[in-house]
Amino acid sequence: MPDAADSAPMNAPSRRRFRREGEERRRQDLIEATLDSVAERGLQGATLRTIALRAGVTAGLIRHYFPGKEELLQEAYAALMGRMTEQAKAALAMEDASPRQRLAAFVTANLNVPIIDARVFSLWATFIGRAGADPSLARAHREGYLGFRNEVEAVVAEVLAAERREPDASQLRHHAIAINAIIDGLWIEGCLAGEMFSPGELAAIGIKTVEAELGLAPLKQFQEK
Amino acid sequence: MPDAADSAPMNAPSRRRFRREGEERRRQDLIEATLDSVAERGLQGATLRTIALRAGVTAGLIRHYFPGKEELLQEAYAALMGRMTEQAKAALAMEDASPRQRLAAFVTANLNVPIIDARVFSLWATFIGRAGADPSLARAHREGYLGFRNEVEAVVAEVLAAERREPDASQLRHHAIAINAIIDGLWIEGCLAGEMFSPGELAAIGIKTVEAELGLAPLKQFQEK
DNA sequence: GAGCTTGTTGCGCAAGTGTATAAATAGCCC
DNA sequence: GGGCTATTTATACACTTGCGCAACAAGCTC
Repeated sequence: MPDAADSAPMNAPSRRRFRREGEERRRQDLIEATLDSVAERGLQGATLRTIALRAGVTAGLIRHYFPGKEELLQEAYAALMGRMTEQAKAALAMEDASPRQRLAAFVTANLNVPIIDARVFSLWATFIGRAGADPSLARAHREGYLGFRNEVEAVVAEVLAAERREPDASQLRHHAIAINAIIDGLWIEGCLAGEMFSPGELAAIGIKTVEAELGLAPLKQFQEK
Repeated sequence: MPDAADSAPMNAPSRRRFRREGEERRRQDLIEATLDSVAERGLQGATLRTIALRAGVTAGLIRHYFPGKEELLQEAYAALMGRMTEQAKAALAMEDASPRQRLAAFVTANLNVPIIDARVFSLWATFIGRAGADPSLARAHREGYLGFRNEVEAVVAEVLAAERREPDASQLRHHAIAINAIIDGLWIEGCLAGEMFSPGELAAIGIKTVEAELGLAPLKQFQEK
């Protein structure tokens, strides 16, 4: 029925009701809707109309807050990266803990929810797949990666110092690269096929592997039961 | 000059010249053009016209070989996965070598060109990013991953047997998961930021880390100089 | 409440998309 | 060489896309 009059008294074209929101709130909602759309349908499925529908607004409004779709996607990716690295580093913030405990907590945090998450992985993969062609994406990744690796390297240095070992810079770098790879690799496995692993299994494997890499004797207290 | 007559005598609308190719050859070319397009511009940029242009044909021809774009993309992904796993497993085919040497060769092969490659990584990430929403992609990955991990587990079993150690099934599984993660993680680092590592450095780190995971004493012969 | 600002809608547009189909021609068979 | 067939081109079509723009109204100020 093309000429339908909605439930309102049939006179005016009856525009859609709306609420004015604060700028920051709207931008946040639009970015979140963008990430949802990309995670669910990929970059090709994330159209302005889809995003707007999800955010509860009409497509035209997006242009009021972002110069274009390109910029919206860039901001969404930046927000994603920021959240990921923030969560990851948060696990290192334990003040009163031995370096060894902080390292184990770091590994554990990175190999459990919410960091192990299919949606986040989907987003990461979708965006990172464009890094080869998009220099701004590549740079964003590089910075995030190096920041992450430097954190790892710092903790490793503390751990080894506590063991009275004195690795040189090259060894430290290699340890950081290897540990970073272990976490990344297990993270991917967990995100892609989480149900193949029992709860805590990936974290336990991660800790054991990291300890083997650093040549540490196992501690009982961090092994999952 | 909009009304250009090409080098031919100016009379006919002069259709584009073409050559008939064998079916297999055309399908192959179209799949390769598809992978190139996806790697360069992502799934959204891989339009039928772009793909056809790259393959040196017109867009309509694609429908003569594939039911639709969806099927073309699926076949392209299958071809990519097949190539990746084939290359990876090839390194294990050394007949006259110790298990330990084969494991090291496997790690080395997976952490050097052509497996370390920005284009392949871009393709992998782009497709795998859709795995969360596309069950057929998820299944294809799962199978590839398990096949890969089983190969790793088999070699690990041989290596440990040669050392007269007798791991149970659970330990074997954990070793395989960990080693798989190490290779995956280093692979990503190499693909995304290859120039941050000196040639052979990633392979050397990989071998050292794997040996540490398995509790093996280092061998000199596989350390890059 | 009147008036004003501006966040928000609704609609139109040109470009580009995948698909459908008719017309042409390359290359094999005789 | 002449026909035949099916590969290939070319064009059309319905639809979606990002973007531009004018009208509208939500909610503040007075």
